Amino acid sequence: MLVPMIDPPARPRAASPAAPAVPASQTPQLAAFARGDDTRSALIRAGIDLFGRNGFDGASTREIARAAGVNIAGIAYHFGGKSGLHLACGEAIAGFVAETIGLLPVPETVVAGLDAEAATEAFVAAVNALGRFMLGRAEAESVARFMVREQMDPSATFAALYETLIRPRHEIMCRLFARATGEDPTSEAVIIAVSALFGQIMFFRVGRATALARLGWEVIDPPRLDAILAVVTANIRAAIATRRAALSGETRS
Amino acid sequence: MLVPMIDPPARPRAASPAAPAVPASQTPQLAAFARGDDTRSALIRAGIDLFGRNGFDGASTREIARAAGVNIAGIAYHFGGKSGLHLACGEAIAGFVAETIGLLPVPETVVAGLDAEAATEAFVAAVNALGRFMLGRAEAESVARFMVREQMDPSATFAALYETLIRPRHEIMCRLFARATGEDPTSEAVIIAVSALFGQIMFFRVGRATALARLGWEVIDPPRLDAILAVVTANIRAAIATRRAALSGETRS
DNA sequence: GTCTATAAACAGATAGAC
DNA sequence: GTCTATCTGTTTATAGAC
Repeated sequence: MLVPMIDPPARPRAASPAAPAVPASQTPQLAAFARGDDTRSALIRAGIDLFGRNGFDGASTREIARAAGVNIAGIAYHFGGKSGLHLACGEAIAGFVAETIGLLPVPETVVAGLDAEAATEAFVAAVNALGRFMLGRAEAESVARFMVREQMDPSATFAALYETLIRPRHEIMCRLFARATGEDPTSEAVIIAVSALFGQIMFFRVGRATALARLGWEVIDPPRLDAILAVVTANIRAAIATRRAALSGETRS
Repeated sequence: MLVPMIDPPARPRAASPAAPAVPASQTPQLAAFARGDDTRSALIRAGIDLFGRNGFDGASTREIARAAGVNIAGIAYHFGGKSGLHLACGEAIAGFVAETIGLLPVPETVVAGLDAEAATEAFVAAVNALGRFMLGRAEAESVARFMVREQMDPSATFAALYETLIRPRHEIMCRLFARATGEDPTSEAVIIAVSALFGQIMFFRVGRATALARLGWEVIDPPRLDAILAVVTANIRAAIATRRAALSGETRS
């Protein structure tokens, strides 16, 4: 039955009884963003992890400061308060993801120059890159958790994330998809289809507890990630091919 | 027992946090589960709403008791404490969803008697029913939020939800899908595919902020829900057809 | 069963020494 | 910039009246 249980008896809440031997500033999985070992960077790394894990209300400033190995008062000093730290975490994520996934900039003219097959390949490659980032990279796990939580319960931080990170990438995905199927990239159907196809990836992040339990897995290691992406890629190719065929049949009639 | 569910009159949000003139026990959208106007039921209704909205830590017992229109001490009296109320909310959800969506029981023998087309139709119908429940029904919005939150941060409550609700239904979906494509219903590929295809629905629940912003919508009303399900259904049919074709080609070679 | 009153622990923010 | 100490309000849980 393999039900992943983080904390069987009661919620951890007060968290670790003992002081962490290694401050978060030295954990390798977060070393790639918010670089530096100064107080500010350490707080952002710990904030992304704990805000993502426990939510804005569930993560206490004391907990974050302890994980970062710095003093609590540093949060007020560097960010003005808890909300300021949360916003700074969102901005750091936008920068980190932009650096890691790439994809941008892809000007309209470049997409327009692709034929349907090339656009399909570009779309598939983009979804795979996003999937490998969201599901595979250990240092991105906390980032993904933070972003999903902002999606479900948007704060002022979400607005910044949406404008600088989510919207530009979603628009490019829609342009590639529309080029592959021959549709209007701003049409409702294309935006819905791209969102739905991306949801396939998202399930293994948000519904990971269900996926792992059903598959009898404890983690998603590289070969398992390959298996997931193979299925998702096949579904995307099927959707695009079927959609293009239906559309060309429609215009022929 | 199947309870006739009247379609919800389109209505805004649940009780506002500040000074609710009407206690949650009288709001119609939650009246279908945790029936009764007693303290216990009112607390469960308010708990599902506020735990789902703010998380276990973010929802305070004071807030829940106020929304339920009952005294705070009733939580300790009826459920032993905050954790007990959380678990009771999960159990109430399992019962509610089971009554509403139906689908169970579908014995193995019934699935085995379906041909590929009938299995495809049954699978599509099941995903649509789930989608209409998760995205369309106003009284299920709080239920869906609660379940997604448990997925992301599983507690003891998740174990109960998984065993009594999620796993049985996921298994049936896998049997239907496998029957439609000619695969083994317990194979890794089938479990992954069913999970990924369901993720298409989940995106519009979890990533609703992104979806609404990209589509310029403020809510998902019935025609918009139809548009979403039409796209998702088309993707599912394409995936099944392509998969079945690939498999038969494989066995032929 | 439901209420008031309160206990004990925790939250975020800040003043001021260094 | 970083620290200690503390203020003020809120949290869950409980004791005891009715």
